[in-house]
Amino acid sequence: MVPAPLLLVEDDIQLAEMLGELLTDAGYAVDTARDGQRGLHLALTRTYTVMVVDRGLPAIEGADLVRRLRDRGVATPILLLTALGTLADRVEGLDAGAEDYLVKPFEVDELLARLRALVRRHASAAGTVGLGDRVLDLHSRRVLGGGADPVELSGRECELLRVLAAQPRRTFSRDDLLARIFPDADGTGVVDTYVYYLRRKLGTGVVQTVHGVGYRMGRA
Amino acid sequence: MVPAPLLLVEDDIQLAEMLGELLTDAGYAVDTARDGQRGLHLALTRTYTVMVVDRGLPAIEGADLVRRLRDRGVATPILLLTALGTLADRVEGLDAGAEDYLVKPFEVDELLARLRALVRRHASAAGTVGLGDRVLDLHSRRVLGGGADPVELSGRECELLRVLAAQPRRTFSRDDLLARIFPDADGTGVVDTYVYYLRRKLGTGVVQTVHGVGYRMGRA
DNA sequence: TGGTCATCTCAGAGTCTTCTGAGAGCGCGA
DNA sequence: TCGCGCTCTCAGAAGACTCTGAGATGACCA
Repeated sequence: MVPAPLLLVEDDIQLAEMLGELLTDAGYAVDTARDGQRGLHLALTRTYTVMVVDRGLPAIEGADLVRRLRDRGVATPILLLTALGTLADRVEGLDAGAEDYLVKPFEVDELLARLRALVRRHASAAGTVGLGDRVLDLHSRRVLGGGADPVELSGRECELLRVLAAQPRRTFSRDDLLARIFPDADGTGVVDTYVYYLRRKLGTGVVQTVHGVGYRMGRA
Repeated sequence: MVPAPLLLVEDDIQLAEMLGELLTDAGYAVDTARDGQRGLHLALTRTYTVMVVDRGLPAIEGADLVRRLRDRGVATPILLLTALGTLADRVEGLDAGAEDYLVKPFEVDELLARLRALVRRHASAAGTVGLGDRVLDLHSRRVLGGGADPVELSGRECELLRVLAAQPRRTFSRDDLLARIFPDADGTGVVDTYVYYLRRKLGTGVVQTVHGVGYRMGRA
């Protein structure tokens, strides 16, 4: 698993260091910005999986930073941190475009759980499906990552891979896959053919045969 | 604005009625299920924009309901309600696949703000683009809504519509569209042809000609 | 009004995608 | 080990998609 790039915007040096270390330990590749201006610049010039932003920032206030990013089309999920716990404050943060909100002081485990939820949700909603070390992008119908060139898939190939990857431990019968993906086909032969196409493009390991039963995702 | 369909899964009749009314007033089209089993069934057979699920449910526990839905590929954002406020409880709910989490008793305004955040975030990330009264779904390459049958688009048609719809007030020159969408084409004639295809499928109004300049989205 | 240029419409060639069917290869039980 | 059925591989037909090019139609200006 490649570490997810995370941007931390926090002006309190002590807190920033503590959080940075903690998040690095949790497997994120952390960039830290000490004020909103730098945070804005980093967020606009690099790509992050998720951002953690303190509300009480010098130069640009946290919720304002979120708004500016959203205005410029940055869709990266953002978790706001705040010392204030009032209702109006929470509502404002969320309406500015933040995905989530955590009131200080907070438990480390909760921060990590919320970040996990944010990342997972964003990936699934953004139209990508995890594939071990690679990723299936449903929009562009391509498989990315794994240190290789992107692989283009046709509509049916993409659909088959999506169904298998959505429940990676489940074995699907040919009839099941046929009903889901090839509604107009005549026999189950199409399924075999498309498994063959996927293996030809992505390597033999992507799809596993369960003899006499059907297919499932390969162990990547 | 069409009301967003919302599924409320809540066993406490009094709370269910109160929330149902409140959410209806807030502009949602609310379906209510009184236990997890019915919630599961409704969530699997209908399409909701967002779901509100109580954790303390008879038959199927709330977090378990979320897990089952996620296993079956339902990506609808879910907000969990709970009486428990413990850390482990919150972490479990989020890791089950819920998008958000609210501890009872909660403020109505906060619930509504969190729902707004959930819906907004999901729509923008889910790969759909607004088209006036219709919606372009980038993943299935279809145009939905407008009281008509879904219209299937080819890859290029979808791409052209996406580019135009992303900046609906801007007029794009043929050269610009050519460079963005038809990188291998020879002359700008392809652009005209695809505008023609879109109009044939979606009606003359979808794309507007700006004589001597190019094309832009039609006023829907 | 007439000329000119832009735009629309559409047929057809080339390519990609989808599905069928058939032979080769393999796994598993007798 | 043998035989049977399951699986893999792949060629090719049918159809969808993409792009070209050309004639018909329409917009704009003198």
